Amino acid sequence: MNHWLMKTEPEVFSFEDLISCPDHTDSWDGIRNYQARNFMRDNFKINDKVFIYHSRTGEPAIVGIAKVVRTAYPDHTALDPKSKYYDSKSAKLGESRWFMVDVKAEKKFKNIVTLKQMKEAKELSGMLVTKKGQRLSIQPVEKKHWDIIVGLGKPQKIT
DNA sequence: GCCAACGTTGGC
DNA sequence: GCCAACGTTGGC
Repeated sequence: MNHWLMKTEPEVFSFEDLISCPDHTDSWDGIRNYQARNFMRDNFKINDKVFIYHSRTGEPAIVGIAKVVRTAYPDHTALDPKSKYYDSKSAKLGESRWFMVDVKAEKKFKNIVTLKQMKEAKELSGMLVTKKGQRLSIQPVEKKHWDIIVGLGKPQKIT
């Protein structure tokens, strides 16, 4: 099983929004970066665990855990001229060059784990998300780092 | 295939 | 809202 971190801007789509979806499940669309796409397309497996990270907010932090419930399939928003994720190159191709997966919110952190905390924790040094200028919106997470963050976050079942 | 220009991300 | 860092685009 793999571990991942996915960023989202809570103003746009928050972890709470995911929880509000039917069955706490939604498609993770709008990924428009090749490296992130390739992770989803080539490496995401059913039941992989995902940290949901809120970026571009007062207190950037990991706020909860989701799991992969559907593996990669074409992100059709790339072909929709009305979508903000519309991609003219995909339209030209006649098929989406982007992919999305479905994720289900599983656990919510009792204590969110802030970027500041992660940067300060020696045991987490080397984590991609703590690196300056790291813009990758989907990142692999090492198991040892995963376990430390789960310990800090005190995840609780979503009812 | 190089690389300047441009657009976006995301912490602060 | 600023702006450094980075990824992508497109002219050559």
